[in-house]
Amino acid sequence: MTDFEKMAELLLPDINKTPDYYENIYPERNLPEGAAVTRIAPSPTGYLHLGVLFMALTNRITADSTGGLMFIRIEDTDKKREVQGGTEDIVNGLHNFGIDLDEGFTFEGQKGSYGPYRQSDRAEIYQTYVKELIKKGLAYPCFCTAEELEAVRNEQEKNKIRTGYHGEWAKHRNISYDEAKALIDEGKPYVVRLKSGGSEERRIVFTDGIKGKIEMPENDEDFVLLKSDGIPTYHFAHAVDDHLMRTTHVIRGDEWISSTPKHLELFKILGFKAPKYAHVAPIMKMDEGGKRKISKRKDPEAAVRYFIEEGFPPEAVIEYLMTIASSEFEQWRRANKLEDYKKFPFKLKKMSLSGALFDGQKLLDVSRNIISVKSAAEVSEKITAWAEQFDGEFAARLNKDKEFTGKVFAIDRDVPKPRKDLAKWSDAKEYSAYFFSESFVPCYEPLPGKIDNKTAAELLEAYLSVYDPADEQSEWFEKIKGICPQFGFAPDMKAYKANPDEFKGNPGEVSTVIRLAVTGRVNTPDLCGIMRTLGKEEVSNRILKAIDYYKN
RNA sequence: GGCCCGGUGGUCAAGCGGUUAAGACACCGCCCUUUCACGGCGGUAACACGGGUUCGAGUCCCGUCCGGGUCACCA
Repeated sequence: MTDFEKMAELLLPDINKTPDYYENIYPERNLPEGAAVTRIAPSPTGYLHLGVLFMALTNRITADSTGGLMFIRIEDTDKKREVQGGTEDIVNGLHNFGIDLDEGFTFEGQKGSYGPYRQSDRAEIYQTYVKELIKKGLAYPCFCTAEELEAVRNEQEKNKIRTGYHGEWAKHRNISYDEAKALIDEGKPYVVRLKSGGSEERRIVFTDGIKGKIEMPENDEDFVLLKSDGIPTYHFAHAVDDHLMRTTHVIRGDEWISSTPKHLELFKILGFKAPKYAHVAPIMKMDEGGKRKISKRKDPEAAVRYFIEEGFPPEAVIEYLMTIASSEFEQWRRANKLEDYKKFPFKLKKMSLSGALFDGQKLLDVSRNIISVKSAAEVSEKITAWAEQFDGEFAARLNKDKEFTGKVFAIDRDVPKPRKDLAKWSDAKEYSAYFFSESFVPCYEPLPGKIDNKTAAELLEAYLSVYDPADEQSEWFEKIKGICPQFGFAPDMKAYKANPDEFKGNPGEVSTVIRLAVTGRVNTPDLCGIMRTLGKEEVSNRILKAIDYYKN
């Protein structure tokens, strides 16, 4: 038995499987050529973050566009940051946005044959590989305390030497079996470090799926593989897991670029084939004149829940994210208006190199477009569902008479050029306020054009005398035109525009007077539709009150 | 500070050595119009800077500046 083998037994006596065992139970996946196996590997540190959603989206569409699959692995190796229910929040959250996982923790429970999919359940696997490395003299125990490491760092900084545990600074890299045994017998805690074979002098080159060729110094740091509690660091877990789970494409945030040399070294010494890497630029946010990565702590919109609470349809958020994900998406969308976004031929290579600023205005626009093509039935159903969850008062109003509510949101909808008043479901409350007696706020100003109170009252009285709730749009408008001449108003817009000075007003202004009386607003959708929805009694009452107001 | 990655209108961006430097959002104007929207048409607005290479540079090279990331027993 060599000293390295003795060391391995000393450190991990209970591990008796070998890497071959795992290689066999997690065989190469039987997928067609070119099919990408992707994954997201979030930490369960709270609810779904915009960045995670974005990563999930890009992983999902690369898997889908190649006929591959995507799984989720929970990276819970940092117990300090773990949050109760964090995994469920992520999985359910993604599901709400139409993103489901093929393997791992899914909406229907845990599935897949490359698990377990939670790192805390994989300790034995990591240790098996570490043990193998120790046996080969490629990893070793390090007993340095936090204070010692700190001291080393300070000295390096003082002498302007590159900081880190590498080369001659790696105190324990040549520790003997006997020394290690003595320290362990003393009960000293330790971590297991990689005995790096890399050199600062040499360059490592890899091709990033998004950024292209990237060249960096090799890793020469003896970084930690196993923490003192026997749990692996991200770097080591990534190499072991993505190899054993047969991931082909690691699509992750670009903050990982700088540790990719570490990962590549790991894949090499472990004898694994390295996956293809694609490093995605983060979504940014404008802050005090500068861009910065969107942050869960500082930005409400970083938690995806924010969009749900605001009432953005999930598909609108996805649609917006797609415009960020691929510069070709909007163009494709114009040519394929109603097609599922999943049909879009996504290319990692076309992703932006630098982080996009989150544009709330653009999201609003995207969302408006999506809502505008929804059917009246769906719109009122979605608005009601949103209200039931986030605005009880509004929900009660909508549920009192569902048929009426349906009519309210059907106005100017299901037509060739639908209106775009609603960008999110929460807009519906204000939008529809005047339809309901409890939220209708009468308002009789400002009167349009040169119309004074007296004229307004007379116009309304005249209109009331011809008003018929059964009128369709054309008759409705004819009646408005009909009352114009008796007040010196132009009978139609053309006549008015030709000689504006000859008239006291025009039909548009008459409509506005009625609009004001009926809705309390100067801007609304089709007034005829509104009046038909409100019904004769309500309309007459409101007009009567307005007349009353203008007379006094 | 070392090492990486970026830098085209306010924002997202196309561009791959020769273009009047696309398009979308936002903004402005006009048209349409029962108001407002929608829609249509038009407009304002950009290659960070300095050197090369080249007949020709947003595109290639170098430098500067600016922005971002990373240098943990966090991911």
